[in-house]
Amino acid sequence: MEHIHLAIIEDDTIIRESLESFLGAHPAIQVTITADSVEAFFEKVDQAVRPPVIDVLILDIGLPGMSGIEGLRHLRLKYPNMDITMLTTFEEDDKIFKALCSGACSYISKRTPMTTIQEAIFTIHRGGSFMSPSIARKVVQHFMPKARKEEDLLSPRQMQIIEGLVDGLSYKLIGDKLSISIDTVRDHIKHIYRALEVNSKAEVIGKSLKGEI
Amino acid sequence: MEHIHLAIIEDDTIIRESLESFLGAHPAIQVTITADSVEAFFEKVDQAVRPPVIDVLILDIGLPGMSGIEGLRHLRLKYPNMDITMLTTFEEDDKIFKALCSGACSYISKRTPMTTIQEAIFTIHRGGSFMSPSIARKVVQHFMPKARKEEDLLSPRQMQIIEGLVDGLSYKLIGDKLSISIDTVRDHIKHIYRALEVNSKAEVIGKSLKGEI
DNA sequence: CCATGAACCACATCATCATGTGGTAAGAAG
DNA sequence: CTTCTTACCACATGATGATGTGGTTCATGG
Repeated sequence: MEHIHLAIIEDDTIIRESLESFLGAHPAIQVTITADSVEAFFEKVDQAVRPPVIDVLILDIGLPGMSGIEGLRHLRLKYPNMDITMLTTFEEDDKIFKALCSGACSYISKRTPMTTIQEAIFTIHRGGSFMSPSIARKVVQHFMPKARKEEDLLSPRQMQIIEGLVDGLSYKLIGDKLSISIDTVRDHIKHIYRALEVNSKAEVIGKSLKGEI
Repeated sequence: MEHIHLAIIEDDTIIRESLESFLGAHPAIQVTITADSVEAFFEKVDQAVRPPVIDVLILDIGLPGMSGIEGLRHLRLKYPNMDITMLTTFEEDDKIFKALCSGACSYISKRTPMTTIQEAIFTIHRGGSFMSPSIARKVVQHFMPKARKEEDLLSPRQMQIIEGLVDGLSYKLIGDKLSISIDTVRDHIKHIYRALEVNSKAEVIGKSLKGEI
C-alpha cells in the first residue's frame, strides 16, 4: 500500500505533536514535514535538499503571522495538487467560506476525535472531502433559499428580461433579442422593480445571482 | 432519550424495507411512515387521523411520478422543520445542487453502509449535516476558484470600488463612502473595465458575484 | 360583459453612466 | 533622476437608465 505523505502546519505545540505522533503511527501515513507557521513551512521547504512530497496538508486556521487562509493561496501556488484540510476551533461562517473559496477541500473541527481525523485523511486522499457535521450544515445552508418570498412573483417574460440584465445587455440589446421595442423593455423593468422592491439594475442582478428570484 | 421520528420515501422495496428494519431496530429511532413515492406519502399523511411527527426524512432522488427534487419543495411546505436527507445512486453535479438548493440538508450515497446511514441520522438530528465524501468534494469544488486569471489584477482600492458597485451604489454614493470625488470613482472604474476587459457595471457585478475576481 | 393583468408600444425628462482628454502628487523600481 | 503605477481631480459629450403618463390588444375569470 502506498504511503500518504502528510504535512502539518499548526502553532499549538501540543496539538501539532499529538497529530504527528498519532497519525504518523499509522503504517500508511508518513508525516513528511511539520511547522508552526506558514512562514516556517516555506523556510523548511526551501532549505530542504529536495522539496518534500506532500499529498495532504493539515492547516490550522488561526496561525501567528500569516493566517491559514492567507497562507492557503501561497501554499496552493507551490503545491497545486496537494489536498488541504483546515483544522479549526472556531466555526465562523466567513472563515469557512473564505477557506473553501481559497481552495481548502475539507474543514475539520478541532473537537473531532483523532481517529476521525485519521479517517478524514484517508477520505481526502481517496479524492473525497471530509466536513465536520456542523460545518457541513453551514455550507449547505448557503445553497438553501433564504427568504424566497419572490417565488413566483415574476412572469416568464419578466424572467427573460432579467436574464438579459444579468448577461450585461443594454435595454436596446434585450429588446433586439426578444424582438420587442426598447420601450417595452423599459416597461417590463419598471414592473420588475416594483415586484422585487428594488430600483436599479445592479440590485436585480444581485438578487438573481444570489438565487433570490 | 427522545425518539427520533424517521420517515422514508423510497421506491425500491428492498432498500426501503432494509432501511426500515435496520434503522428502526435502533432504540432511539422510530420509523413513523414509509412510502414508495411522494404522492403516496402525502396520501398517507392526509388520511392519517393526526399527522405523524417527522424529525428526519430519507428521500430517494429517483422516484416514479414526482421526482425527489420536485417533491422536496412540496415536502418542505408541509413540514418546514423537518431535516431532509437525499439518498441516491447517482452523483450528478446538477442533481446534487438542485437538491441542496431546494432545501435538502444532507446527501447520502446508496453505497454507504447501513451503520453509517444510521450515524448520519443522528448527526442530522443533532443539527449537523452528513455528506458522502465524494459528494462533499463536489460541493466544495463549487466554491473553489475556477479559472482565476484575474487574480491580483486589481488594486485594493479598485476592489473597494467594485464592492460599491455590487452593493448597487451609484458613483456618487461610492465616492461619498470612500470620501473621494465622483470623478475619481469614474477614473477607477475606467481602469477596472480595462483590466477585466468589460464595459459595463453589469458585467463587473456578474464577475464579482460569480467569484471570478 | 366587464375588470384585471400581461405584454405591447410611444413620448418625455432628469439622473447616471461610459469614455475621452488632460493634469497633480506620492511612492516604488529601474 | 526618471519612469511607472496608483490614486487623486476636473470638464465634456453622447449613451443609457429610471420613472412617469397615456394608450392598445388579448386572454382569464368573476
